[in-house]
Amino acid sequence: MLSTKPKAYKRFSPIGYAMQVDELSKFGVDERIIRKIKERGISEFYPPQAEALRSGVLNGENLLLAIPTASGKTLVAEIVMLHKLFTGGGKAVYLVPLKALAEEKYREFKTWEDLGVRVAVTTGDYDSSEEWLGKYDIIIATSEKFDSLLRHKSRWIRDVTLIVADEIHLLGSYDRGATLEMILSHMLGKAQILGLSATVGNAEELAEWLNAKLVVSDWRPVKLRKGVFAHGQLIWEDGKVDKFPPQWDSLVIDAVKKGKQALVFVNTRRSAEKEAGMLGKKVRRLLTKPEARRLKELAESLESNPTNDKLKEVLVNGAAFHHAGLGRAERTLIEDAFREGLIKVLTATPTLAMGVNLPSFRVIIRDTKRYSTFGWSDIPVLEIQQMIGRAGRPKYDKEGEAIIVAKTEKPEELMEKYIFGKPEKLFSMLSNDAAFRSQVLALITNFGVESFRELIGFLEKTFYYHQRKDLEILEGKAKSIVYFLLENEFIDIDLNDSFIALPFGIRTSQLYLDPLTAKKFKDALPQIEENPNPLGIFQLLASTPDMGTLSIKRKEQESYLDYAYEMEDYLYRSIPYWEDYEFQKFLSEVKTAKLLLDWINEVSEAKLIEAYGIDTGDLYRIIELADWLMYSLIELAKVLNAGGETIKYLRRLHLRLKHGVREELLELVELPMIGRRRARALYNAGFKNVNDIVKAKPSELLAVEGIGVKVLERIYRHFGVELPLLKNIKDPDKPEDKPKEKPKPKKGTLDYFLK
DNA sequence: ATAACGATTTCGCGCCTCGCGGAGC
DNA sequence: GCGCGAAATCGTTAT
Repeated sequence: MLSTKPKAYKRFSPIGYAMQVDELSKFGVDERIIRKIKERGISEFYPPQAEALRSGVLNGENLLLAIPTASGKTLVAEIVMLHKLFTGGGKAVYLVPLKALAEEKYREFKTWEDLGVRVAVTTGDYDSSEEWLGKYDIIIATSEKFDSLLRHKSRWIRDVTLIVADEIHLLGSYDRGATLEMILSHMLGKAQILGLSATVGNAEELAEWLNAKLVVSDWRPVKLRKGVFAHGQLIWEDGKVDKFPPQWDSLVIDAVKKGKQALVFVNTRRSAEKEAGMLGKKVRRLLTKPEARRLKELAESLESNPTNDKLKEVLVNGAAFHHAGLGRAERTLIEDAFREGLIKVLTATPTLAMGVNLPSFRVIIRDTKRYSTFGWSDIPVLEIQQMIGRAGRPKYDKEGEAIIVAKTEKPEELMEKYIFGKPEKLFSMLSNDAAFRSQVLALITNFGVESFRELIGFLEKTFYYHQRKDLEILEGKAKSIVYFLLENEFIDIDLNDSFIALPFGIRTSQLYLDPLTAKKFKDALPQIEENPNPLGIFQLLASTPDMGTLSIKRKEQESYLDYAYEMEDYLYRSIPYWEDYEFQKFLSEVKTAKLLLDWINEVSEAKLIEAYGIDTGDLYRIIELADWLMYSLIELAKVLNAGGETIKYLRRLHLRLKHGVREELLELVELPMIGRRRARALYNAGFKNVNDIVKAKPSELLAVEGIGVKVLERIYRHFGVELPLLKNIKDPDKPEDKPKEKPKPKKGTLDYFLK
């Protein structure tokens, strides 16, 4: 087969490797592409970029590019994609791990549309039929979305000639790595693969698996100084020492005094908020008048809710915090304001390091330990180095600084481990049973794998097998999962030992559900039919592995247990005993269920946040998840031949869950710009259905709380009527006034829920 | 002597995050 | 593994 051994360019000296953009023509790259790059003001490539472009990737060879963030991986990918499209046609797929990143890349790649290249983004947030995507040349997708598209056997998949896997090292992430690994296993040999990675311990091994050339470098466009701070001493990697006041916050003040910014990584949300408050107070007086004014404007533009109020308070001081409790709108607002230089200090949980590109002159790592499922552990070197990599803003700073704060740790050890140390090796996460289960199911139900032998044959293509080379373990694992699938009627087997995909299994896989979730749904279905009720259903949703669990506080336990007993008749399971290992989990499921129940009974956001001890972002996420699972439950119920009445009941409940309303508002809430709040206001003002609204005078509607001219305009447009200048309205009952398509608010914004 | 209240010490609790679906007359 | 708030203990003062 392919005999070319992958070659590693490990040590490379930048000197002599420079490459002019013009030289691309030597590789057959189209003039238009070259011109476009030069228009961006780029005339020469960075050394690692040159190295990558020379590696053979432009001739269609696979490449693994392991270089630091912001050293120009994206540009390489862009050139390779464009070149491929210009010479070979087909489609390029760009895989990202985060929705936010998908959007970021979309904005970047859109500039190529001048050359007639069509760019599309598809994530769970965007509706996107396969046909629609077929029209595009570059498709940006999250790994999960692409995996899902593969399972749906989208037509255009066979046109894909290039896969770019951004952040390919996430293949080693516990819960999501397997997805990426399987996508690559599917596409290996069918499309060219370009992997973009952070530096990892075993890049060679990964490249070997991908049959790819390997380019590794630690070259950066901005110089980077690394150091450790311990009690007033800032010890640089070269041994030099700077004196500071004893507290680490002096590093932040110092940066801001120099007219720069600081990014501080901490390990809890609470710390992020606390430190932002503390730092804000010290940084406030260094702001210029116009800055202070702009910040105030920004803060005022934020909607008021318990989480945002905390944010507003620090924002006016030129500080901010960034964590998953924030809504998405708030997060991007902060990111933009930091990029603009308006926010001087940003404190963040480690999420930020793997997310959008947000560089800062100085990066301070306050914590190197974190709480995870297995208790406390050191944050992996890989992750810390990603944080470190955020130091230095390419266009603004000559040099970036990354400083790890030592508290109880010995400074030398931190230095050794995180600054000079090698990042961890990547391990295949098909070893994670949950991931493996779902992938094996997909292979059988969606990818036409017909026998056990064939299954093993495919699995031999994975990184898992490449890495372990242990057929026995692989077969053992596969066997136990096949049994599970057989036992629960996801699949069947005929007399010749051929697999038969059953509808239940097929749908489960297409819905992208964990088979365990599907099993739970299936088992509970008879009880739902017998006694349909929101609480029971919500508890069921909350008990699935696909729904993250809400943490429960010690002090809350008793009251939720009482609640569970009170509601025992509504639940589809018995209440476990205190000694049961699942007791804790059960209570947190009850808590989640109760939250959802409150939500559909129109309890205000602020009250929910307060009562359940969560942030806005959490609320939003829980509801989104429940919404998705509810939909999946309905789909599976259909496959399992549930009664028509049950399906109808579930559908209404799904709508209520989606919008957070009681029954009576379901009609109103379908209108654009009308969410739970405005719908309630309208209803209480006597406008109880669409007809009432249509008949009402605009002035009457404007008198309702929360209904302004803009909203009204939008509603009238929905009916195909211009807002009459508060005079006469067209007869609304004419059917042609109703437009075909219902415009929806963009999912993923806060407005989606508050409308 | 002791209630009352403020200051200081001890105790135990809670801690990080991301993605997945998709219907029209 | 550690910060934080609550609870517990200690300390001071007023009556």
